[in-house]
Amino acid sequence: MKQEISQNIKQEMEQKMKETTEKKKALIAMSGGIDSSVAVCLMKNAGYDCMGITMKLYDNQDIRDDATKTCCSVSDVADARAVAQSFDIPYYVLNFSEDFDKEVIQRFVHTYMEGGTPNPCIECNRYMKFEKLMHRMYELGYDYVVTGHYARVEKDETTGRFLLKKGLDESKDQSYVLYNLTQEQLAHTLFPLGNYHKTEIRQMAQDMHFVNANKPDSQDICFVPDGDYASFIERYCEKEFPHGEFVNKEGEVLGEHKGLIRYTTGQRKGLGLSLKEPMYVLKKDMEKNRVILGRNEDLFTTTLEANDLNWISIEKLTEPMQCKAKTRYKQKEADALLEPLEDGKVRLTFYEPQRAITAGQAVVFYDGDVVIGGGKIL
RNA sequence: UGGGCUAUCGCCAAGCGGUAAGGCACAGGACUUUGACUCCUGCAUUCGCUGGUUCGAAUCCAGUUAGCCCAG
Repeated sequence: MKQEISQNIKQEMEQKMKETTEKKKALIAMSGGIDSSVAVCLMKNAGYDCMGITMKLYDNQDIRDDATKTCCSVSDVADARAVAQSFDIPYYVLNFSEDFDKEVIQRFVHTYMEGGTPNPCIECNRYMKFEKLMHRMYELGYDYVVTGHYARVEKDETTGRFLLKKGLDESKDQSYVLYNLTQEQLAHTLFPLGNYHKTEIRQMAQDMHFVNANKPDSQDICFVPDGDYASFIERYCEKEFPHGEFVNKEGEVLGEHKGLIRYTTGQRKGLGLSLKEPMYVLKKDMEKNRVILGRNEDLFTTTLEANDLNWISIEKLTEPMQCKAKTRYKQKEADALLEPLEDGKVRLTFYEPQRAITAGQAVVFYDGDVVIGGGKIL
């Protein structure tokens, strides 16, 4: 039974991959997890000349070998290497820790210091996997960067543009964290998992007896070992952020906060306040070093502005258009009106109020399965 | 110093003689390639203290302590 399924999957996959196969050399970014491991299998079976790469992104190799979290720990490298060996492809660990510090960690810290809430995974994709690693791909004479993301790349024959589309498995779709991909990057990117469901991928990993077949796919911020990102920032900056006041909308002081970086819009837990009802972070007042609290219903708003935009399905936004959009990774898209503003900015107006639209996070615009583009929420 | 009121988990708060609701906070887990949100689980053998009445008291009585409010 399992073998039949596996057989069907393989045939299906080979067919799908051959449709887009023109060039042959694929550089596969292997994290040591299930997804990128199966990606190797898919690429190999599709006839590509493959090489596996694990990007070493930060030091402290020993902080993450508990196997419960995933991303470049010692055991992850071992797993990736084992998988690469089993497919008889070359495998290397490349040290990108300096670039990672500059492109991802510093941006992460900086955004928090400005009062925003960053999404480091998006920056990591943008600057590391599809910039630094892709440069390396060119240097090595390879044609594609391949990752285990659940997303699809297609070429729109009518416009000639490469499209980024949602993964077929909507529950695992990762197009949101890839909205920064440029046309050139998309032209050299393959996402072999895009046409599969997670359950199929997991099954394939088990059928092939990958050492990591049963790894959980959960992951927090990979460079913050204990999940305490605020302490990480304080250690990184070698400074502490001053405590200040919690106030309500009327300005009444409700208590003392432990430094602005520890809070984000919509947050409920960790305030340490016992009030009559649950209170949520409405916004942060950087000048007064205050956190304004309110009720959940106060968090719903309809408009946002964004900058630092990247357009995928269109050249650029010149006039208002209808779209669907989401303001965080795990969220269903909602109908909205997208309008261009001065300075390359954009305004988005939702028809239904959205909860806790947060500065620093990404907003991504969709037309059905297709990513129109995205930007950073101001 | 008289008179009155109140004392229940870190905070708020049900309970009114039948064997300690709930909310907030907190902890752990689930979810998750971000932060959050959400969900699940846990969280007072004990009701300021001491006696008494009752088969049985946080609930009634007495005393005691503390805080609050009026009088002075």
